[in-house]
Amino acid sequence: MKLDEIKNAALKYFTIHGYEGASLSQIAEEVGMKKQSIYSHFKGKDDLFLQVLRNAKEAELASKIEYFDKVDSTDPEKDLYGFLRLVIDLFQKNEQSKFWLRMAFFPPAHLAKAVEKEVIEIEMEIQAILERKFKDWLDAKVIHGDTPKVPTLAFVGVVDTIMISLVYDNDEKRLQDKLEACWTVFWRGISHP
Amino acid sequence: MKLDEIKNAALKYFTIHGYEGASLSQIAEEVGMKKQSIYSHFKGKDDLFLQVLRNAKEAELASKIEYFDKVDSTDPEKDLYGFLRLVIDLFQKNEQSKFWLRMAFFPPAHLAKAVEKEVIEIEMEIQAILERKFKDWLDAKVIHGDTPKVPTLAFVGVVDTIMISLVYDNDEKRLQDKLEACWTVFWRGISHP
DNA sequence: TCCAAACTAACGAACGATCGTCAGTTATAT
DNA sequence: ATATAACTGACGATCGTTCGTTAGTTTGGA
Repeated sequence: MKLDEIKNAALKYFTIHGYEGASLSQIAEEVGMKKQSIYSHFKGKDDLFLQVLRNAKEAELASKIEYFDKVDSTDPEKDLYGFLRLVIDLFQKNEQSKFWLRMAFFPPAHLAKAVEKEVIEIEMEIQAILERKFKDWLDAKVIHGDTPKVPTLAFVGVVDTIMISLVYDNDEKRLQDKLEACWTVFWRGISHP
Repeated sequence: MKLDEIKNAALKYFTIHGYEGASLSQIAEEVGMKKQSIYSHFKGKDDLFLQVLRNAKEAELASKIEYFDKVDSTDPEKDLYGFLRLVIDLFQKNEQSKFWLRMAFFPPAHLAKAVEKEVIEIEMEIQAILERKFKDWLDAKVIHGDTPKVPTLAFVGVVDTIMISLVYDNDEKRLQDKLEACWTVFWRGISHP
């Protein structure tokens, strides 16, 4: 479908150059048509951007929810580390993940409100899932602490760190080192009585 | 000085709209002159950008180095937590810090190489300082672990997390919660035998 | 089954606006 | 008078967008 080709090309250029730096003529050229033809499928640049954004959001959310659905949830060490690996995997082979990260941090100024709404929505949903898991693990005394909020936020922090490393530590070795270091310290911090 | 006013205005617009989204006419208008007048002080947009970038880098590096110079280095709990507070403080009252973060993550594509060079330089310098501190603390057995590299990278991770939170958790409360959570888990992870 | 109508997707041409940049000129201050 | 800094004016390029048109496809009624 030509419509999806346009979205994919837009995704690519938005990710590389940002909203302002990506031009419709470049995007159109990528799919072998003129920029005017984009208007047969989208109302304009903003519309194209927001549709790409929503697609990326859905993909991002779906794969993360799916992970926690299929996990047995009795072994936090395995499940949480597996989630970090999933994040890395998504980011490296999924164009949408990189796009999502960039726009979550630095959205086009005139669409900041709309983007922020989507970002908060997905962030809260993931956090709620994690918090339920941590509560169960705390109750089962397989990890230790006073409240599920602390390990949840700390783990979200580890995820953030990994994503940052994915953006600018182009060195694969350094990413692995950071992952191991953060994970080691985090796990000791929550598993110890 | 008009030259500094231009740099400050440029810093502001680069930070809000990114390199591509910031225009010389906006920047010039901010300081009350025409965009052509900028060429009396800078060779062009790239030159202006790179000068602003280097200023930001120096400010960023200087304040962090200064912190570790004036700290006594015998109490890691106080020193490290204090560093996190410094990062938050810098970010909130220093325009350059936000600019630096944005460009470190998403530099203008045609200047990516030049930006990356500066980013790696500062990153390595801070990391080297931290690693020496952690080595001393490990030797003094005030923290525990096998190698200084692990707590260093983990701490850098905490710093990254805080900066991310500074960018898009506009809620001050949420920032504080994340800081406390990350710090609590991190500190337990490295201080426990 | 056939023809006309409606719809779709792409096009060329052009719009006003803005972009970064350069050349030449004027004003200001030492 | 000399240098610096701001100006006016203009340059080609590109931006997002709109218009009217064309070709191809789908639809609906006779």
